Amino acid sequence: MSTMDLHIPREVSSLRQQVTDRLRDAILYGAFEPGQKLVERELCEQLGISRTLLREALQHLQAEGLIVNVPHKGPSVAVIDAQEAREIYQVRQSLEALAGEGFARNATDDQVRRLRLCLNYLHTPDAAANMLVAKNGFYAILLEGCGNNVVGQMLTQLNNRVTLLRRVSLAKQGRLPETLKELGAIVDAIEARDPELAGRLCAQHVAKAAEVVAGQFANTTEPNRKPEK
Amino acid sequence: MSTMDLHIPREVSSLRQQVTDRLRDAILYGAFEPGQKLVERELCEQLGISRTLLREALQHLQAEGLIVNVPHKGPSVAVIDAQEAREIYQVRQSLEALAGEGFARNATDDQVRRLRLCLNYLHTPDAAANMLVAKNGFYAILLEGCGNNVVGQMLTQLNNRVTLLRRVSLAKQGRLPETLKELGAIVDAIEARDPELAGRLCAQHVAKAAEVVAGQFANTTEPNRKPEK
DNA sequence: ATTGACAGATTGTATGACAATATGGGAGAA
DNA sequence: TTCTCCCATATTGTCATACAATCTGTCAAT
Repeated sequence: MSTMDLHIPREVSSLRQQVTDRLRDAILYGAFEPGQKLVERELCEQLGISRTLLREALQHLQAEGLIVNVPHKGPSVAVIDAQEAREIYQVRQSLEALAGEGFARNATDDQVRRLRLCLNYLHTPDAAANMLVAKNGFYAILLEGCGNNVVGQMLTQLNNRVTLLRRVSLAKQGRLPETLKELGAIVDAIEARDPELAGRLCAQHVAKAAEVVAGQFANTTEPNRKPEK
Repeated sequence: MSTMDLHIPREVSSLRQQVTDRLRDAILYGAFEPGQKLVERELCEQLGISRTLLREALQHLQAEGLIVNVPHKGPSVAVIDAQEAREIYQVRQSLEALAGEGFARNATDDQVRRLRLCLNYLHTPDAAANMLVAKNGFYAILLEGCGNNVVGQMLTQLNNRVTLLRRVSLAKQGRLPETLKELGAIVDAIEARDPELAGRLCAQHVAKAAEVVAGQFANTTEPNRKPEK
């Protein structure tokens, strides 16, 4: 490389950023149930920060669609219903096709290699333990190499929102072999540098996932769920 | 309609919401230049609110990608460079195709009628005066009727970000006749209830707009722009 | 002209305060 | 008993203030 990168990242600090990230993780990894009310005072104590800071972080997460806020009732974790899930998966289908296509077209050979390695790792029992994290690694490489950061941001947002449907990931466990086969086909198309095929396979992959989610919703129908007081 | 809507919207209040909206409009409609530094104290005075509230609003807009924040240097209006513009238009192309396709498939006859009316209005000299608002009306109907709110949210975000490139809209003025012709073709396809065609035409329309923007960027090349101190 | 240090300005975070609104519970009526 | 109304309490919405951390521009010294 011609010039060395001497940049020192200062963004590691910024307490607010840390708070936002922590809260986001807490929501995504299930520390709070969807629909659960978030009480400011409690969160302040748990995080050891002031209300000022907490409320700024909440605003950020609200803009990301992870929490909703009813005036004078307080924020609560967003709830994804069947309709919204359908819509999200439809959009994901378009965007992941775009990402896959872009990756096959623009990624460096090294990125393609790393994608293949990541896929191999997904086959190991080690990955099966925490599939969520492992699969996120795969997507991270895909989004990094697709040559379009914007699509990455959008997909990350959408992904976070579907992650709120955590019961879904359980259903995915049984589908793991198929999932891996589909991902394998995608990587094959990428290695062959066939953008059109890669994009189509990505779209199909998301479509399959959407079916599973839809089925899950059909089962989990709760005719008259009582809000716990 | 079977049931009357007695809902009284309380969201009209919420000072924070108003502040956020005002700031967003101010940024989008050009009260601030892209890249301009936003000084908290000044904004507080101009808006007549406390720093607490202002900073919450800024967090929200930051999450929307309209402002960026460098720690201890303060927030500033986001700047879109050529690369990012390309990426945004690429994503828009996919999503507007999705919206157009969905509209042709799912919109009510009344919504189709309103879309046609809006297009007719766009031909009047009255609309030419403030094309920005008029065109937003067209998109609002499209997004409302496409049966997918999520794609609406995503496109709104993207649209806001390209609006930061206001010089672009000037370039569009000369392209107005073509624009109207393209929109006309889209509405035709929708009235014919041909989702596949409508989607393709939407994608083409965005692609054309992207070309214009790209050309504009090529002209506006500023080899060594000095940051004004 | 360059370096260095200092003063002022701005942001980052915390605290306390008070008004507005929501919530739960009890007193009283049917 | 059950329902209704009202109130005490809790929580949110917003503000003012304070202080530490950091940036920025200036001015002196070399």
